[in-house]
Amino acid sequence: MPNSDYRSKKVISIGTVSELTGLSERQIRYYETRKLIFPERSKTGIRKYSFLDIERLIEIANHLEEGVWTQEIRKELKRREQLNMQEVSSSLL
Amino acid sequence: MPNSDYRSKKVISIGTVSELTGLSERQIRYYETRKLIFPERSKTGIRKYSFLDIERLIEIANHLEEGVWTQEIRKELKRREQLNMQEVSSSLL
DNA sequence: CGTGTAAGGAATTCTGACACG
DNA sequence: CGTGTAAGGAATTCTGACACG
Repeated sequence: MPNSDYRSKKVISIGTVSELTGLSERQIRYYETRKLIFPERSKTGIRKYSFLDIERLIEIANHLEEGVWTQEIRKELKRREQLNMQEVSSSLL
Repeated sequence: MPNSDYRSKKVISIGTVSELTGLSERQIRYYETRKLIFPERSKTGIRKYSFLDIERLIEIANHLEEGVWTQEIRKELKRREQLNMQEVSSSLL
């Protein structure tokens, strides 16, 4: 029953994401060009985000406030994902 | 930690709900006038739905296909909510 | 580098109504 | 009763660019 996929289902448009995160649409779009966030697109090109994306955006905003560059944030997020991959594969053993 | 509120957070607009449920926007709006579903509104009047609303819409659609009237569906949904209320209050004792 | 803004166009959503039945 | 549709307007989103620094 794929039911708790709600967290990662991309269904929220950018205006709502802006409200939920407190970030401007400009910022949210920019972080995409910096490869920090990966929304889906509707057939007509409208960006769709998940709750997970929103959590991630809030983290990104926190890092930026501390003066961390998007480039560094990207590296850290990548590192973290690799750790998650390891956990998953080891839990499968 | 209000984290699993994702299911009931109203953030999805009607076009996406239509895709996810297979219902037409016309149908979704109509069920609102029949008091079967209660979206929130953005300041500018745009309807916002939750994943829970989507689950509910699918149920409604199933009932309608079976020939049940919206009036009956409304009664049943109300009954069910009252049962839930009872569970909640008794679990608090 | 990260973000604001004005610009013009395309896609989305809204309401009230006519239609069928 | 439940749903489709055309109508006109309002709100949303998109991209590329200029600006500051």
